[in-house]
Amino acid sequence: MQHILIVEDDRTIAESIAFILEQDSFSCQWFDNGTDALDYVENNAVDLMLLDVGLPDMSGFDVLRKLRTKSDLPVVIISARDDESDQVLALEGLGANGYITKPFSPRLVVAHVRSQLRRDRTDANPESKFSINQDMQKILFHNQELALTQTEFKILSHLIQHPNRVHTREYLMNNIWDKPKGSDKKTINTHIKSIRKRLKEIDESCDPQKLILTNRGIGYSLIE
Amino acid sequence: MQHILIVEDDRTIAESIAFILEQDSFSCQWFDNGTDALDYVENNAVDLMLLDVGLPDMSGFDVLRKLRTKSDLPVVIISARDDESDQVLALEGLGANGYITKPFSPRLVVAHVRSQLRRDRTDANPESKFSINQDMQKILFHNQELALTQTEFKILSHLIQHPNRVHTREYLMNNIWDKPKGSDKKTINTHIKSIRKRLKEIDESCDPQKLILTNRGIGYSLIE
DNA sequence: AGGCGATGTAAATTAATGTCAAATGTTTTA
DNA sequence: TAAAACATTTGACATTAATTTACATCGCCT
Repeated sequence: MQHILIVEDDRTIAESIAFILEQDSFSCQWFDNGTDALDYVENNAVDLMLLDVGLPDMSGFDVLRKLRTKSDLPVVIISARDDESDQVLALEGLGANGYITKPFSPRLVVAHVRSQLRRDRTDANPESKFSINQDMQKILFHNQELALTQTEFKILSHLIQHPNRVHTREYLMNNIWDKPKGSDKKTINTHIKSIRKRLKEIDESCDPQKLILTNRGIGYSLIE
Repeated sequence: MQHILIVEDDRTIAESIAFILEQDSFSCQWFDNGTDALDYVENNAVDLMLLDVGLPDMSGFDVLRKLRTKSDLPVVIISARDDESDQVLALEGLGANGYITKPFSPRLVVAHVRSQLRRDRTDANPESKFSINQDMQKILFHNQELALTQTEFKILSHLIQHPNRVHTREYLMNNIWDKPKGSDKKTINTHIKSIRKRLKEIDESCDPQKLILTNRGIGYSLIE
């Protein structure tokens, strides 16, 4: 679970942000001043800071400046002033990662937070047992790397990206990898079989036939 | 030098963005439609995309959606509508990294670009076994100097600067050194082989095939 | 039971990569 | 300028891996 630090002197705003973030399964810590927040960051694991510009003890910009002397923690600035030069200063000069102007809906805050934290993502769907690393052309299953061949990768990632629906053999063979038309439809069986085998290698207890379902007479589908 | 892709159908806007980015020593490439832009991204070294929402052939959101099936390239959306729900959709739903609403000053664009690219800097990675001295065109491996040729240097430093990601042969040959298109793809094998040999010369005990990984059917990647 | 698909195994085919050496291109040096 | 030294590219061949095909058998569904 990722931990968000909210630095905001308006209690109402802080609470509404915290509320919606917690609904989105982040954990939050709130400070109403910069000094305490900087202190906290020093000694605690924080994943992102939401930082109001107008604080009682020091400006949010000063907090950011101080923070940046020691840390690259992602910081999203919250400002009451919709002033472009402030934004330029924050993003370019001080090293902020995002900028939101009041008034804003809590959902926008979540969007910014997610956007900043995405790099550490285990791709999109948290329920899924799978995550795809496009950079490395690798698929993780239960966070373990699957040793897949090219074709296996293409098939499985297609199934993952379009789960819960049936893909005909014909479709897979024509669209997923370039096969001369009219080839043996059973080729795909072999690939599916070997994908299933590799799933089993990683999770002995899983039932690969229930993860990748055979839709008799039609094709295959991946179940989430 | 970092390379920015501008996808914007208004020539005036595109040019003013390009102008100021180039002043800030970025290089730019401009497309006025999504299709060409997506095509370009496939085979060229791009560090960030500035993406207008209103394009002639497809919406910027659709471009982003397509892009995200294959790439984690940072994308900053440029929108004429200051609509919060659009922004939420882009940032959270589609995986945009930043959002600018028109009208904006060119400086704000630069600020967003810099803000997004700041974290990409791989220079001082303390974990890395490698360090690059661009001025001297030298690469240290375990603090020992690698005797590399020009081409080897270009390839290896690119791999070091973008570790843990697969680089296709096509990509390397088009972007890392100037090769007439359609050259023999095997040329790169030879260079990789000789880079691996030189790594081995310095650290007899290392396994160069595990440092520079062959991703069969795709290309090569350097593992950190 | 009969048909369809799954599974297992193996062999044949095709493709990608590694390796080496020769050919070509480029720069340095005498 | 010619020779030498080095860098790069190319092609041939070996090696390895991936893909396809084939065939035998098993099991499930109607």
